[in-house]
Amino acid sequence: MPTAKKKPNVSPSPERRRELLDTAAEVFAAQGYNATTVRKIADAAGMLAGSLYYHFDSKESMLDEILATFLDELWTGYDTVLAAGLGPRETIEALVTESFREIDRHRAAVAIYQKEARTLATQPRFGYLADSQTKFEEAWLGTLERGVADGVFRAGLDIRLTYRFIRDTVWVAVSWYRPGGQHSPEEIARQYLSMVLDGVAVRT
Amino acid sequence: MPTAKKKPNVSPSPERRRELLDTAAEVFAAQGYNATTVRKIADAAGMLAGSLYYHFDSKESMLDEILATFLDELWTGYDTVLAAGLGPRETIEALVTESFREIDRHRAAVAIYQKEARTLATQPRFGYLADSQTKFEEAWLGTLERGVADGVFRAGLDIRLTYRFIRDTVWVAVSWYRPGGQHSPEEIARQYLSMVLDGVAVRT
Amino acid sequence: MPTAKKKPNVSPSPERRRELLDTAAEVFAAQGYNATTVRKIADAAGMLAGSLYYHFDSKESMLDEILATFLDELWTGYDTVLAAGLGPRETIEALVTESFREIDRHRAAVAIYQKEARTLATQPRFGYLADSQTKFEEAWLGTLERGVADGVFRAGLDIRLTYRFIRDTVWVAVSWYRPGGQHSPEEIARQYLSMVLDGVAVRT
Amino acid sequence: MPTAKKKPNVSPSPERRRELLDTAAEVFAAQGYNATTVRKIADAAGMLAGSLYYHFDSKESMLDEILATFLDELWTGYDTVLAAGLGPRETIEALVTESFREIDRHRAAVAIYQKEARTLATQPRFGYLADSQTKFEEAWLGTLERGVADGVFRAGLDIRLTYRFIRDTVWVAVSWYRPGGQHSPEEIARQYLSMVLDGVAVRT
DNA sequence: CATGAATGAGCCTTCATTCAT
DNA sequence: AATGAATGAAGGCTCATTCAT
Repeated sequence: MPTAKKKPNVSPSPERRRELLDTAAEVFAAQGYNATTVRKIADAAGMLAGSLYYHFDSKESMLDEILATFLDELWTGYDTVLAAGLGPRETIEALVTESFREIDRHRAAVAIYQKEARTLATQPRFGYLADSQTKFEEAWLGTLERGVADGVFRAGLDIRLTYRFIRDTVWVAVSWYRPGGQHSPEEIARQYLSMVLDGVAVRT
Repeated sequence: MPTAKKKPNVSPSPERRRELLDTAAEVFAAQGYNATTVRKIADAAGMLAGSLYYHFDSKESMLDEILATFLDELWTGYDTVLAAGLGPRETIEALVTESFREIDRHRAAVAIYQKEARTLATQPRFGYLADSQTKFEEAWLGTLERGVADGVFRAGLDIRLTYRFIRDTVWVAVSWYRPGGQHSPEEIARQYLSMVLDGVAVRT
Repeated sequence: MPTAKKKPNVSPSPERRRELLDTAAEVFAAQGYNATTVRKIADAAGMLAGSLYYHFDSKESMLDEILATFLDELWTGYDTVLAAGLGPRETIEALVTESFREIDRHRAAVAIYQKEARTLATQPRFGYLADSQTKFEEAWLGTLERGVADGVFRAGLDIRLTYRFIRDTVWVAVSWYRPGGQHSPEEIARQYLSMVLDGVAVRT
Repeated sequence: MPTAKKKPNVSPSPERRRELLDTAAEVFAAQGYNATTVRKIADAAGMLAGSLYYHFDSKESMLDEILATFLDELWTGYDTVLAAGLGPRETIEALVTESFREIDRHRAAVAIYQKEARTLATQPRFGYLADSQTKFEEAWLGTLERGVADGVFRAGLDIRLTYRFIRDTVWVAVSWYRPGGQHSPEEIARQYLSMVLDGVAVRT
C-alpha cells in the first residue's frame, strides 16, 4: 500500500497511468531501479522527463505503486489457495503454480521485487514488503510443518532450509522466464514440482 | 580477467588492497553497486573518498577486481572437480558442495555477482562474466545429459530447466547464508542435494 | 566540424545556445580553457553550473562548437577571396584584411584558438583544427610562391619563414585588439600590410 | 624574482634543482601550465609527485622560478644592448637578434611566458611580469620614436601598432622554432629584420 | 497534458599538497 | 632524497525534481 500523495496522483485516466507504470516497470526490471533514470522511463514512454511528474509524485512512488499492485494481486491468489482447505502437498502445488502464474503476468514487477526488495524493505515506505515476506513465510512454513506431521514430506530435512529452497527456486525463475515462451506457467510449475517433490535422481 | 590498468594498481601493498576490496565488496553487497557511493566505501575503510584512488583506478575497477578474483577462485575449484573423472551424480554433488564453499568464502562477491552480473555482462569490460556463464552452463548441461544417458537422472525432465533449477537454487542461497551460522557449507550442501536429488516428498 | 552529439544539442532554441556560447567563449578567452570552470561560465551566464548541461553535452563540446563555428565563418571568407582570381599581392592584402575582420567579429574565438589550438589539434575530436591549418598553409604558401615567381615579392626570403611571419603577425593581434577601439579592422589591416609589404624602415 | 619560501628551497644541490626545473619547463611548455599535473613532471623526472616537494614549495613556485630566471637573463642581454648607445635601427636589430638568441636558449620558458604571462601578470606573485612588460615597452617605444625623429623609420605608421607588430612577430616565433634546426637564431633574426625593416614586396 | 528550462544536491574523480618513514 | 599513503578542496557531470507557459 503506497503512502499518501499530495498533488495529482489519482486524477488522470487510470489507463494512461497503468501504461506508464508498465513502461517504468519494464525499464526498472531491465536496468535496475537505481540505474534507471527518470529520463529513460520518459524516453520509453515517448515524453519528457518532467512530464512524468504530472502523473506521479516521484520515481520512488512509481516503484511503490508497481510493487504494491503486484503484491496485492499476488495475495489475492495466495489467499484463495490458503483458504481452500487443501492438504499440504496440494497446497504447495497450488502455491507454486500460482507463483508461476504471477511471474507470467507480472514479470517486470517480480524481477524488480527480486532485485530490490531486501534493500527497500528497510525503508518505512516499503514496510509492506517486509510484512508480505513474513506472511509468506508463515504460510509456507506452516504448510511444510503440516506436511511433515502428516507424513507427506520427509522428516529429516531442516524445515526452514526447505522453505528457502522452494521459495527461491520458484521466484528466481523470473530471471530467465519469458512470457509466451514454449512452456506455459502451469507446465513449468509441474516440472518444478516434480523436481522439488520427487527429486532429480532416479529412484533406486 | 580484469581489464588492463595503467597507473598504480598492483604496485602498492597487496594486503591493503585486499583489505579495501573486502570492505568495498561488503558495501556493494549490502547496498547494491549503483547505490554504493565511493564515499560510503571510504567511510567503511576509515579514509576519505579521494584516497581510494591511490589504490584503484575507479569504482568500477574495484567491482571488476572483486568479481574477477572470485571467479578465478571459483573456477579453480570447479576445474578440479570437472577434471576428477567422477560419475554424473558425484560430479553434481561435488559441484554443489564446492559452490556452497565458495559462498562461504566469498559471500559478498557472490551476492554482488547475483545482483549485477546480468547487467554487467553486456559491457565489454565485464565480458568475462558472460564467458564464465557459458562455461558454467556447458559443464552442468553436459553432466546432466551424461547422467540421463547413464540412467542416473530421470529422463522425463527438461534438461535446461533442470539446469536452471539447480543453478539458481544453489546460488540464491547467498541471500540468506551467513558464514559462521549453525550449518557448515558442507552440511547445507548435503541437505540441498538431498532435496534436489531425492525430492522433498516421502517416497510412496 | 564538431563531433556528433546524441542528446539535446541542436534542438533547443539556437539563440539561447549562441548566447551561452558567446559567454563561454569570453570566459575561455580571458582565463584559458583549462582554468575556466564550468561554474565560472554559469556564473557569467547567470545560471547554475548543472544547468549548462541542458544545452551542451560537456565543457569540451562548448569549446568544440565555438571553434568550429569560427572556422566555418573564417573559411567562408577565405574561400571567397581565394576564388576571386586576384594577383598574389592583392590576395595577400585581401586575406589579411579578412583576417582582421574575423578578429573583429570573433575576438574571443580567435584568442582561444591562438592559445589552445596546438594542444587540441592532437585530439581526434579536434582534428578539423589540423585540417584547417594545413589548408591555411597551402593557401598562403601558394600565394607567396606565385608572388615570388611573378616578381611581386622579393626572391631572397625563406618562403616558409615569410609565411609564418605574416601569419603570426596577423593573428597575434588578437592579444591586444579590442573591437570598437580607435582603429577599424580595415585600418589596422592597412597599417599591417604597409609594414609587412614595404617595411618599417625609410627607403634609401 | 620569486617570492620568499619557508622550508627547503635553496638547500639541495643547484644542479639537481636546475635539472628538475628544465624538466618542468619542458612539460609546462608542451601541455600548458594548468594542464600539467605535478605527477607528469615527476614522471618526466623519474620520481614520485610528492618527492618534488623536497625541492620546491609548490607547482607555482616552479613556474615562478622558471619565468624569473628567464627574465633575468633576458634583461641582462637587453640592458647591455640598450646601454651600448647604438642608433635606433641598430638598437632594433640588436634587440631582435638578442630575442632570437633567448628563444634559442630558453625555448620552453619563452613558450610558457607567451601562453601564460597575460593571466599570471594579474597575480601579485607575478607582478614582475607586468613590470618587465612595461620596461620592455618603454625601451622599444623610445627606440622607435627616436628612429622616426631621426628619419630612419617611416613617419606614417602608428608607433604603438608598430611596436606590437615587431614585438609579437619576434616572440611568436617560439611556437615553431626548434633549437638545432637549419637556421641559427642569428640567421632567423636577419631574415625577420629584413622583412620588418624593408618589407616583403619588391621595391618599385 | 506536456514542454522547456532551470535548480540543487550529490556523485565520481583529479590533483596539489603533506608527512611519517 | 625519496617513497607510500593519505588529505581536502575542487571540478565536471548527472539526475530527480520543479514550474511557468
